[in-house]
Amino acid sequence: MRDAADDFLDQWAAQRDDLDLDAMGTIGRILRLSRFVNARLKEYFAEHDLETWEFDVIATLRRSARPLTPKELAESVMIGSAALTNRIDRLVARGLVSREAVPGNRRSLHVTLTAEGRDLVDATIEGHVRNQRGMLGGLDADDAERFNRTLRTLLISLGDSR
Amino acid sequence: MRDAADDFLDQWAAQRDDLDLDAMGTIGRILRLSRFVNARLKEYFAEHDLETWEFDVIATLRRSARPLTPKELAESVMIGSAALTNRIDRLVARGLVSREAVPGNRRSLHVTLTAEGRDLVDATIEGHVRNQRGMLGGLDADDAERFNRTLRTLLISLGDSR
DNA sequence: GTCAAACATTTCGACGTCGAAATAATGTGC
DNA sequence: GCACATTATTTCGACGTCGAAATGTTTGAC
Repeated sequence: MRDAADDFLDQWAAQRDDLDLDAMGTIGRILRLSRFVNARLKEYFAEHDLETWEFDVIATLRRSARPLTPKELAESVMIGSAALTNRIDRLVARGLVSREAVPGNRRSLHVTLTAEGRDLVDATIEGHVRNQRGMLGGLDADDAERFNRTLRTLLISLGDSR
Repeated sequence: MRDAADDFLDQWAAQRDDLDLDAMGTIGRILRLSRFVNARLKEYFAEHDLETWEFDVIATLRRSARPLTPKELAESVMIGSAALTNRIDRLVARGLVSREAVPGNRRSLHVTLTAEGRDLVDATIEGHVRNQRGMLGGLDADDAERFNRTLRTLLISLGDSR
């Protein structure tokens, strides 16, 4: 069976038979796949009156047990500091997080989950995981594991280490 | 070696040992990988005074040999019609594409590459492909092919058929 | 032929992100 | 202790996308 990238590659082949279509296909598929995945995430969270970015932030706080600074949060979710200020404003307005002073360092602050925020993560995380598993449903255990390992290899080679 | 998702998963495991971390890790990696890939694309095109979205549109026209309507273009690049109108406006202003009437159908139109637009694609495509190949440099031929096939499988199961 | 439904494109207002500048607090060298 | 570079957060203006509404065009039923 064929996906949209196969058509895409055929067209290039007809116009320019000198290009490395394999790499082009793989990169194209990674980007396309991320759009589909994001769409499915958005769909799921919408059922719970959440934006993906909202879950992204509160789930990051939930899993890290301790309060995080805006800087740490911004790095975790891969956005700029300006965007994060905006996100926190909105989450505070919804009562899901609060800004708290950090003792002994007045230029930073702690973003902490409220009880409501924590409950919301815990109420949606199982469904979220089911949704994620559903997206990978087409893969058998072996393929899934190999795929996962290759993703890690690529991420590390692109600088996503720690 | 570990990537950022490994840390991410350890944190979840410490908070909630009842979740399917495998699916979570894979989906998380797909999304993270797409951010890194986009960043590398942006970097490359910036060297040629191009935005990624500009290349995206003109390359779509280049590979499809015939002029496309805005509707076809929007579907190809996965954006809404409103965003596409905006993109075409800017590309017309840069002299890379033009809007032309389609004979016998006044409610549609053809977006066509100018000679300048076509030359620009042809001048940058080889470097673009090299850049893409570079991002996959860490994979041996076997892994690369398996990875590519798995991507196709996932895309098809998520509805990216034709 | 006329009217209504379907279609393609553009316009509009709102939203979220970005990079750069502004503000405020901390750390360092002397 | 005093300047000065550094760090953390917020503010600002610009940009690109979105969904919905508006505009203009075609198709089809009658």
